[in-house]
Amino acid sequence: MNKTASFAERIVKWYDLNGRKTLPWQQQKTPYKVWISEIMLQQTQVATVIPYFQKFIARFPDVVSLANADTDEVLHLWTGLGYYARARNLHKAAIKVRDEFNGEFPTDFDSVLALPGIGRSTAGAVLSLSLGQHHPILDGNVKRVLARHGAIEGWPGQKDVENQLWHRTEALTPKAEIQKYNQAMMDIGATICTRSRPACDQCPVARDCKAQLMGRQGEFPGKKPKKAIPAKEAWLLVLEHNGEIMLQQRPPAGIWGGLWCFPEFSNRQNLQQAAKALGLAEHSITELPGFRHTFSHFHLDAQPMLLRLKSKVATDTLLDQGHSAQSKDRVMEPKPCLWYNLNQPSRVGLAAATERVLASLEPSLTKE
DNA sequence: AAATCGGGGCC
DNA sequence: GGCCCAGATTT
Repeated sequence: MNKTASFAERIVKWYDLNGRKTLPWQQQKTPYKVWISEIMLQQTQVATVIPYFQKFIARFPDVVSLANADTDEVLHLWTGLGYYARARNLHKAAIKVRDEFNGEFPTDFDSVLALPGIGRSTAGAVLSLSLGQHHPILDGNVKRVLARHGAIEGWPGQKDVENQLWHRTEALTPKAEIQKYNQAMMDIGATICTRSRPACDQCPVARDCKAQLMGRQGEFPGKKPKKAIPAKEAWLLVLEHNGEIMLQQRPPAGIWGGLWCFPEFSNRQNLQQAAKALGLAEHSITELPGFRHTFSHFHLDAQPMLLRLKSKVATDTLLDQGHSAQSKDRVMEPKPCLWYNLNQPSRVGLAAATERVLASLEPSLTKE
């Protein structure tokens, strides 16, 4: 009598026939390259990541070159990817590897787990995919496959639901062929067991998938409880002189941490006061097109205001009066500024919204 | 317009 | 240990 193929056997067989094997980070695999790709893939799909990955590896071919770089340049190569804290953690982790592990990416689980930006799933992915170590993984793709296959109710953000999913991935992950198995689980989640309209007819484990058998694929994994999010205004001062734009570096924590951005004010009055304080009261300010940028927990309604200068001014003390009032006792340190040349862009990190305003500026500045 | 994604950090 | 935070893309 034919023994039925196990879950893992069907997954691995699927990998041999259909899995991805030619992605850039799958060539001459090293923990370093797999680590970079896993961090990028946490927030972005494969097709988008590929060019970012190639530029990143070309500039930082190994962990020591990354450690020795300026954070600004790391963020520059991250511009547009989002979640900039991850780029800063990547840089911190590289410095730790350089200083504490002699520049060799660690190969034991606890050391990898202790690096900033790496949790249990990413540590397991890096060591299993690059070195074949036996660790289960549980990224968003695997969560979806397992939640459907086991009809695990509830939102994975809840601790007990996440614990159930970890127990499932531990139980199903095979001793043999760990690289193929883990890669296949991520591939199946990304290409077959998709969030909407899963291709169950192509799935190697559809025949014992509880959600599929019930016709309830759309109900797993459970949805995050949603709540209304507030809107916040940001008035952006776009100071221009001779084709250069003044940018300030944002504080390391919070939104767009460490990125370079226009001075931001909470309302029109504060922006105008700041312009006045610089002795620019007589200059005319023009409204650029406003736009809404949505984050996970609030909307940002941004209104850029263009002020074209005849000569540069000292901008170190340019602050939002509303903000400086909050930190009344502290002496505000001057914020680092740079004049960003639209024709020869500095190699610094910019948020997508900043890039968008800068890009919209090009034509309007060329015509006097 | 809504959903998403893994880990850090704060209480 | 629970809750909040971060950003751009896809559907």
